[in-house]
Amino acid sequence: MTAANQRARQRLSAEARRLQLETAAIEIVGRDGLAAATADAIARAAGVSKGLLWHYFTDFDDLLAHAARRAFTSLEADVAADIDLDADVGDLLRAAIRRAAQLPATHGAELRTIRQIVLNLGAFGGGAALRDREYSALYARQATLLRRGQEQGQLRADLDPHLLAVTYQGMVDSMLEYLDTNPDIDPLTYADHVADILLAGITPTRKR
Amino acid sequence: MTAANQRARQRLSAEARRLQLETAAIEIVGRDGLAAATADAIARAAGVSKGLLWHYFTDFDDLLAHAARRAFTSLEADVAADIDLDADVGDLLRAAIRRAAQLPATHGAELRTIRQIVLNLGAFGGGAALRDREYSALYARQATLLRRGQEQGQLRADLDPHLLAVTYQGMVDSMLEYLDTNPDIDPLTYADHVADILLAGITPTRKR
Amino acid sequence: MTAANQRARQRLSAEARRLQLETAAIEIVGRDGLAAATADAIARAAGVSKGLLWHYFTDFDDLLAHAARRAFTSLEADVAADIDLDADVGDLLRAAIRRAAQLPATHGAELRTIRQIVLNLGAFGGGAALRDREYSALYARQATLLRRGQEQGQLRADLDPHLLAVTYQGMVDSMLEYLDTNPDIDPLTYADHVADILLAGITPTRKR
Amino acid sequence: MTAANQRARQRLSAEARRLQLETAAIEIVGRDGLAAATADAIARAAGVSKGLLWHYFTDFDDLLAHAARRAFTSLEADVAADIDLDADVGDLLRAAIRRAAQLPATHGAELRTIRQIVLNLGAFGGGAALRDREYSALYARQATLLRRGQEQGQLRADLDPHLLAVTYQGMVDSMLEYLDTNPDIDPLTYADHVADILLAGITPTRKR
DNA sequence: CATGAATGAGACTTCATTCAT
DNA sequence: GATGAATGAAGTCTCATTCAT
Repeated sequence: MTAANQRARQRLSAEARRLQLETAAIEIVGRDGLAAATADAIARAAGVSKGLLWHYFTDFDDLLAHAARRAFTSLEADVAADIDLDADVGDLLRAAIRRAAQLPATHGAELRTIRQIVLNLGAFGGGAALRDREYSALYARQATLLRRGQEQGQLRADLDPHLLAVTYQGMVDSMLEYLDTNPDIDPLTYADHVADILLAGITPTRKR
Repeated sequence: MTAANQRARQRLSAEARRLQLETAAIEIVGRDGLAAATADAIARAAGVSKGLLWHYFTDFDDLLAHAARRAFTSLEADVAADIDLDADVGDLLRAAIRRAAQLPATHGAELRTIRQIVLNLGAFGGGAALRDREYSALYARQATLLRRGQEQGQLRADLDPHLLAVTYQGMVDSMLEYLDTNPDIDPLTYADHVADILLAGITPTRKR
Repeated sequence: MTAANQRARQRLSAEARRLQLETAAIEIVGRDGLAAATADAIARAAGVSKGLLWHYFTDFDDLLAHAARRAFTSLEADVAADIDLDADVGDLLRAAIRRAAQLPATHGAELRTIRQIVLNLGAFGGGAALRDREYSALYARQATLLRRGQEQGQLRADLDPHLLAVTYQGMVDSMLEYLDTNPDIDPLTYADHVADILLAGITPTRKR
Repeated sequence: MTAANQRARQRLSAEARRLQLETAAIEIVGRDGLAAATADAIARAAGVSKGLLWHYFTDFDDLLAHAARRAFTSLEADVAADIDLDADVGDLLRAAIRRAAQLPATHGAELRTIRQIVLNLGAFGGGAALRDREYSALYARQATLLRRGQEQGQLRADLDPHLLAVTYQGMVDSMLEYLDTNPDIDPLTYADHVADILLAGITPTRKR
């Protein structure tokens, strides 16, 4: 009965530990910034000894990279889940933009984490690679969707699907950053504004 | 002017010293990343002793903040100089986008420096503040311009000038980042693509 | 004996486990150096879980000490086996030196292991003690032999048997170290050289 | 007058600092062993902040290598200073051996430091290189001397000067190690014993 | 004013050792 | 007994910042 306070040593599965550690990393980076995300802080947030980190990740950067990936895929799945992929492409885009606009309020930490890790990891080395791997898959998927829209006459046919995807994603990301920095703005108002511009811009001109 | 080139122990004006140090900071951050931008490296690149840094800046972060500001205003001036502010707003925007698209090739260091410093400075303290201060002035100027475009019938009147400015700037910034990461893309092709979408989106619908 | 080769969870005798671990330690220290000889590496090389180490040794240093001892006695037995203890002492010494000179090529790992562990164990605590315990027995045996040589008139009688044993062993050890570091030298040439000097030095002067 | 205790920040020449740090390293390694020679301990012994170490040495191993070299050259100079290089080679060798035998009592730290660092530095990487560089020069000098002895008929002509040098140095090093471990032995008695054997072994047989 | 040697806090990482399973 | 996940105490190294010269 020496102590009831000290938490008994837990033995978790590898996947559970990784989730735990990556989640803690996302939380800290998102809340306090990358500079505050030291191995100490993350381990403490995860309720785990510092050394354990090197059982599951080769590097500190490795942990950050995995955290960013997890945040990214989690966000993407979250947005995609609420979107009807068979809808009219215009409606689909508007819905996606509106859905995304709500992320800063609910998943701010993930958003900020991705942004910071991607930009700072390895300083033009690991970060860019990480970004490219995730984004290029995303662009490809979006391009396919947009191409369908063009074939069905819902979108202007004179635009390059890939560039359009990049532009669309850029608008969304900028929106997210702005909403995250300005919490007083109403997300849906802004989202509709963006959607109005984008859709008017990429929809075939009515009346020839 | 005979001994203008001598190295040791020059006694320069405060402003000259600041320029020297901030320029070196921009160069290093832009080329090697924020992690490589130590006080040592910057002082060496500036050809100045390390201690001098604390004569002209209260903090190391202070230097970075000033460097980012200088990069920002320098870029902005650069773009604005080539733009005819009295032109048709549509033409003006296309010209500005095309002009901006060339920045990654010529001012990549400044762009990367701004991005990194703004994102990492003080981790949601100094960085955001820095960004807001610079961007809000920019947005205000752009909003004025856009409002004129609306009044002159060159732009859709149902859009909020401020949100439009934010969206426009977001598209440009996203473009810059993408061009910087993908140097194989032709800047003007991409710029025109962006301009096409934006202008089609914010120009009054022809006919009805 | 059917399932003798199965891997998981064998239940071996304590002595077998110790042999397993000490052998692995000798191998690693001899090949990769003491710094690389972590508990992890040794356990892996022994095909055994790390925790088992503390079942059979009180300490990590305890394992190293046992490994060094085992290497030492193994080497000594190896050399002694080939030596005819009843031969003329001069011939015996030359034979022993020649035999020893072949050790670096065949038992380099053991030699290096002994050297490193003895020198580094406990830093003037365990190492020296370990060395003294092993060497003093060796010296005693050699001194007995040398004394016989003196009594039989094969060796100079004016030399102290113990000091002579120490000197002899020092020459051999130095030779081993040099041969280990310079594998291009022919061992037997060097061995004969050493034997020539030693025997000429400790054999009674012919004539006069 | 806040404090008289805190030592004012000293600014020494680079060479003085190196001497200070290397001397501290020699002291600690020699007294407490290589394992105890942490950057902390050395800096403390030198009365200096830990970080300063990396101003003067690229590596921690770099410091150790420099310390070992300094110890080596210092010892060598010490011995050589008392030796008359023009004397009869036999007398010279005896004198050198007697001189060396006194080192463990006066320069034990240096001796132990060299032994440990040479053996452990980089585990077969840096250590061997360090050793080879220093020892090969020593061997060469000794070989020259011995060759002179052979030409002047003071030494047996059938021995290879280089191997002889190696053997001689091995005998001396072994003696030093034994004397260091057994402080109760009289150094000069042992030295003369070694000299007797060596000289009888390498001197031309009297009376043919 | 200018220099860069010196400081010290703190970062990442390793590894002997423990202990729940 | 056997395993290896978990712990925590060091250790090396970096770097913003200070200060004697």
